Amino acid sequence: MENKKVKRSEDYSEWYNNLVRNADLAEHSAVRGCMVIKPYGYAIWEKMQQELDTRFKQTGHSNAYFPLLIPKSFLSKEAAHIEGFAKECAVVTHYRLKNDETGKNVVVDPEARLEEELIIRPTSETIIWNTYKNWIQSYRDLPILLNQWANVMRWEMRTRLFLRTAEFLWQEGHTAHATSEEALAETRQMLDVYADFAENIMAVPVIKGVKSENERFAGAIDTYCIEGIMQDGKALQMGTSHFLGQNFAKAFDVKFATKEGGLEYVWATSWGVSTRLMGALIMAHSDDEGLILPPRLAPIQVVIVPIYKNEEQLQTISQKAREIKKSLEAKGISVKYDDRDTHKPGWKFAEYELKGVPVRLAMGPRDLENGTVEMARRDTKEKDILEWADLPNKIVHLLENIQNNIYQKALDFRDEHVTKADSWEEFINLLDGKGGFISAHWDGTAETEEAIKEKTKATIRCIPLNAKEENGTCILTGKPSSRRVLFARAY
RNA sequence: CGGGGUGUAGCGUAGCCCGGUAUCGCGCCUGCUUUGGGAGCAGGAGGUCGUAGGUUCGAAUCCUGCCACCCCGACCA
Repeated sequence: MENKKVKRSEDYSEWYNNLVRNADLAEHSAVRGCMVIKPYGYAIWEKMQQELDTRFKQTGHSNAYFPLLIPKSFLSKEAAHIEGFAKECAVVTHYRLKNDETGKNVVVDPEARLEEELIIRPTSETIIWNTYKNWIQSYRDLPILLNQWANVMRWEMRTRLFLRTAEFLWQEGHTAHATSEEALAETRQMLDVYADFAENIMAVPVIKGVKSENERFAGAIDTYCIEGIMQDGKALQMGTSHFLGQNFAKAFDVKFATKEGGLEYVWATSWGVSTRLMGALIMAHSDDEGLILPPRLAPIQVVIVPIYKNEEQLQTISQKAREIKKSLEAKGISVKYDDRDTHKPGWKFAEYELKGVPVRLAMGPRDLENGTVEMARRDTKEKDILEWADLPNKIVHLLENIQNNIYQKALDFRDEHVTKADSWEEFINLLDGKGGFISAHWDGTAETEEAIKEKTKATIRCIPLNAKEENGTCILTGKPSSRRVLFARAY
């Protein structure tokens, strides 16, 4: 386990890669650009799934599942959609293999070519709207509020564990509505769900906003997003919620009979978050010692490590430790008692710090005598001696405290990294200096955004929903602008 | 797909220029001593040197093709 240690401040990418590997979260697979999510990483993802799923159900959604493969013709029905995804699609062309002449190698059987190629879904709007066509005839069939947990594939040029892999896991919600207002309300509602999840569960503060035309989802009228900031000052898009208007209904000819007897196209939304959130979680909180997990997502919230010199000591300590474990579990806390004799306490301490376990309790002969445990919290690295009395309540409060502290720390960092710029020079200096979000005026044209991207690699992350009306002049062109937008270099 | 770099044991590496069957650390196994912050000593196992060819008496080393990964671009949740 002695791996090359790279500090966060020295090389952020390498620090990130090492952390993902050393904390046992994920690794590259044999398949180009694809990732193996290891049990510990997957356990965190499962916690995320549970929290999200609960929120989806609370807002009236159900889960369903649609096929992995999409006929090529479906994808091309919506012009902007195919335009956006065509360059990164994996295509299935054959359905059979056979042995070659030597009998040693397996080759694609040229006889088994598909009449129509199938696309491995990069997203499921097309296959779902093709299905919705059959489901919707009347206003009585609406709304349809579905979510799908699935994998998708986008053949990315450059990949990065969790942040951008060729195949990734996500959820995609796809809803159908009778009115524009209802669909728009759904879009905004799900954005709020994402923001709530990011801030209260992941402890990552986000800015809610709407995307500029350039950054909009292929096929959407409007793309809403939550944007987070990472510790290296780069922005990360953490989730999107799209108002699709009637684009997909028109592409797939999905009409419904209105109450008044008319025939209208259905209104649509789609929204998704992916395993990219794992990347956000890692980059927003972790330090040189490893991962820092917010208690609400930690698969293990409390670990108890015994310290002992001989078997008898271990026996006595274990008895008390198991008692404590039980009492904590009764409060809904997930506890691991690590009495493995194969590793020493110091090794375990380092290991659980690397894995981001929020609270560590160490118990040795001294504690047994005094009726105490040594508590060490991961977020601040502070240690304290706690008496056994009322321990479960103390830990409950401690975990809440850690959750809040992690969030507050990330919030302070975020707030420090949203800076106004009123001149091009200021803008450049901020980008190359402290990074983060730069709040600046923009003339509203795609050309200007493109030009800024060209010059600086910074893009408009979003137009914040809470942006105030304010007259100013575009940072690049000097043309008039009515509100500030957020620029940043992003993942 | 363009530019640069790297591939040697589970991980990290030396050796490559100047050809002679692979170095060191961590990890792993065994034993003893240890256990309040990644233990010490002794012994041991583990390698088609990314891959396919070529040059050579002989290739980790030289040459060519291919593959993979990393970094920088383009692309992107």
